[in-house]
Amino acid sequence: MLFLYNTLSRKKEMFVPLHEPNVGMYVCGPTVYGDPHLGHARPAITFDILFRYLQHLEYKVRYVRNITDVGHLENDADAGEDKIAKKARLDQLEPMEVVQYYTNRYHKAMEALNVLPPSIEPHASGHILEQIEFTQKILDAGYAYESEGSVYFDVEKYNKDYRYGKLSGRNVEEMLETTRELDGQSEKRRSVDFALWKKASPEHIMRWKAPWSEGFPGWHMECSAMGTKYLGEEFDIHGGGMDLMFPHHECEIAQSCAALGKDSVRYWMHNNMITIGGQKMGKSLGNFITLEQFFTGKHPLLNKAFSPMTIRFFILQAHYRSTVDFSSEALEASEKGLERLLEGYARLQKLKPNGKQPATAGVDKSSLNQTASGVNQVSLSQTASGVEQFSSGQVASGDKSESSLAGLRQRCESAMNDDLNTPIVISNLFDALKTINLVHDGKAGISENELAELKSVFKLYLEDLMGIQEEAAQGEGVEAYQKAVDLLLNIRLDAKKNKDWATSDRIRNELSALGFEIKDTKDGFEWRL
RNA sequence: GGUACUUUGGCCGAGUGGUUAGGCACCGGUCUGCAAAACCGUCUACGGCGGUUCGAAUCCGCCAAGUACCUCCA
Repeated sequence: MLFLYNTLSRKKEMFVPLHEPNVGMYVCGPTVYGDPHLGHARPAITFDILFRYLQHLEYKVRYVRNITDVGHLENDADAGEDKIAKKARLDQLEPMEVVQYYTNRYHKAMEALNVLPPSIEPHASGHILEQIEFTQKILDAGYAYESEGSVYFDVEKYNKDYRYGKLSGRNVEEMLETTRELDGQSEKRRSVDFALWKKASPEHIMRWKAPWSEGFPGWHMECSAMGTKYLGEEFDIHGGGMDLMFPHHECEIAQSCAALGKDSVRYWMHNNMITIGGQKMGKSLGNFITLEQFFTGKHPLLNKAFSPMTIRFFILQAHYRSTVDFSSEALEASEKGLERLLEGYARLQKLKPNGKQPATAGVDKSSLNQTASGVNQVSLSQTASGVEQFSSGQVASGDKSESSLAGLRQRCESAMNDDLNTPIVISNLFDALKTINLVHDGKAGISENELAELKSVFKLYLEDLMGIQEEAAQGEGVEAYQKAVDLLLNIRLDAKKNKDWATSDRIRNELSALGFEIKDTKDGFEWRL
């Protein structure tokens, strides 16, 4: 049973889809007027996990994540000017050129982070008609009014029939007292009213024809229009960053409810912010670090470059509803942990069952040492009897591994079911890693069944659900190159046997100089680039 | 000012009534021609004060510190 925290109720609720086995999920995507930064990675990864997990639970998921390329107003000197248009003028580019550029950049970063593409990725600019229609519906329902070519949502009237503020826990009366004076509010009846359609000023480049004026849709309209278009008037999950809770999602609820007479969304989910020195990382504070800067290490706050997988792992090590404080040190800690975990996972693939074989125990008493000749060496040849038995006297420690393995899958599953608690899943994998290493070192036994289960759980949770994978390039020639390195290191191994330290050290030193990390093990070697 | 939230060991970060979260670092050990790496083990904290309870990091109250939203923002 999957439980998800619903912002509406402030409680974890059992997830029951409206139309099983189908699940509709909408997540607020990026505004494409700047390079994607760490803050963009969090919702993308959070809801990627949910997307993957729902599919694992055998739901048929339609995942919609929008691209905002129109309509956000800026409240500064250029008040009322569209963000995209502003950036376009500065760069002397067509607005859609800017949109395309940053959309591509975003996609590239998401792919690097192993974030699966959504089922549908609608652009706001491609759904102007739908937004005009939606606005008309609200007008027809009587919850909006036209004023000087713009259309505003009548929050006060809406609040009499429904309740405005139920998501963020605000009430309109208080807001009327406390909201500040803003430019352009003279057109509005109340300061809390918000634009559904905005008339474009003469210098405004992005504009569309509508019954009320030539202009552009209000900032919250795209999600209402596109969400209901692709997922229906009612759908299961709507996600996004916590900073969107108010006003964006609150207004969205009001719009949809006003137009359709009912709530559209069952489960509202919000990921928390990434902080830097305890402060939110964001555009307005100018303290954000772009994903590219992470990947290249080119930022004053970074001691080094960090791989996309490290970023992903770092984010998954915190629960999605907690703030997570970024620092180079914290990332370095995650990086090391991830490395160890992935190395163990690679090791697991080479592991052979030993000891504690239920029925066919005691078949073959060959030594475990034969398998320990190096992780990168191919040693997967499974004999028909398959089982290599570990020497007696290790049976006791074998029981230890059993206890830590028992229920591993179940523990991971409960963690995921408990509002996607990926930190707990990870801690369980680290526990299992201990067993893997003990078996690898010949200090514990593992049966064939246990081994298969272990491999299966790691594959499922680490790779399929959390989307963590080796970053090593997969391509033609890679295998040949790996074998070449193995060959060199085997020559070194021979040299060592002959106590030819000169040759041995030369191979190691020169490979190290090329960037290889050589690890001598008891019976062979491991290496990585 | 309003609303909501947070405060966990050297650092990051789970955990909502009773057993060791986990990671990183440190320290100890194993392995080793040397070196590195790897592996194993150790380190038992919960902002302060009071209350409820047989028992609280976990529930309640007060205090302190901090953050977010109220304006574009993931």
